[in-house]
Amino acid sequence: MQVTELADTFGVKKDTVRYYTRIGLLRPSKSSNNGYKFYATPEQTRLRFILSARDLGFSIEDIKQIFSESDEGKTPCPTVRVLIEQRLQETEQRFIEMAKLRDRMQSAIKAWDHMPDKAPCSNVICHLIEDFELVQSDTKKQ
Amino acid sequence: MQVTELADTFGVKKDTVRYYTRIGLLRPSKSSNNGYKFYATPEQTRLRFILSARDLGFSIEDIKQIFSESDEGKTPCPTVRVLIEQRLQETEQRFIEMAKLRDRMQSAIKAWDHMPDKAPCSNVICHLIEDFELVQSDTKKQ
DNA sequence: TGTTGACCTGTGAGCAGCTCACAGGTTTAC
DNA sequence: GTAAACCTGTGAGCTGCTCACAGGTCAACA
Repeated sequence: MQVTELADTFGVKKDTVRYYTRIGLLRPSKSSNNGYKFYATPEQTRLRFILSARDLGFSIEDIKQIFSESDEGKTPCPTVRVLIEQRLQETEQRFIEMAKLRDRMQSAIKAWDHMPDKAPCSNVICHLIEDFELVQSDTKKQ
Repeated sequence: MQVTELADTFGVKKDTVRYYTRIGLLRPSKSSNNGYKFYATPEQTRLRFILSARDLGFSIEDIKQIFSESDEGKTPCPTVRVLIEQRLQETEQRFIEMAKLRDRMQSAIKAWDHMPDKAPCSNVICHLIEDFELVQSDTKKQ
């Protein structure tokens, strides 16, 4: 199997497979006649694993670490358990931040509904944005 | 004001100010004696604006567009209203994705609680991850 | 046998939004 | 005069791809 077939099999882009190869997550052999990269069964297993791990929020670096342990024959499970806890915390943090951002955006849109457009002046660029920020910080103070 | 003072005033890193300068969002004059960049009042207004807009989810490119309109004396408000709707949609999309990811991670952790560690073998790298993926896709089928 | 054209390859560079590293200039204290 | 502290701008790096592109390969057809 070369890159295109592998990519199609797993529903990813060729460039993604090439990227994983470039950074060493996949290690295809080289076809002897044309030098093209050849992905045999173990590499297909690895790619499937990469995609599963990615879906669970593991980073590329995490996956590298998992591979390096399993390549040595060690069980990567304890590492996996630790890593996912970390990634979950980060995800929850970002989730909360994103919820806050969404709320800010929504209340800005609502507030702007009753506000006119204004031309910029020397110390105001867009009063919508600048006034909203004031309202926000006032709200926080209370 | 030079970069350090400006950064401290607004509670951002020097490198962030430098970055905004580098990409043309800030346009300090050059001090004549030592060539250091000098940020006068208008640049302070701009930085404050950048930070407010950033807090509302506008991208750097959005802010550039807003500046280019206000620099021409036009009101950027209509653009701002359009842009924030787009950014809100994107944010909601990412918010939903992140919620799904969080749920997947949480249910993986829960499922793994009752599963042992296993050594890797030729076609299994980490059974926790690979088995969980199977469970997931089974669930979807139903 | 030659040639056209489709397809395939690897690699360099680019994306957002910073952040870091670093060589070298400036300033202050002694 | 000089040493140390601090400041500067700029190049490069980060994540996880994605795109662009020059050039190699191969099947089909004349």
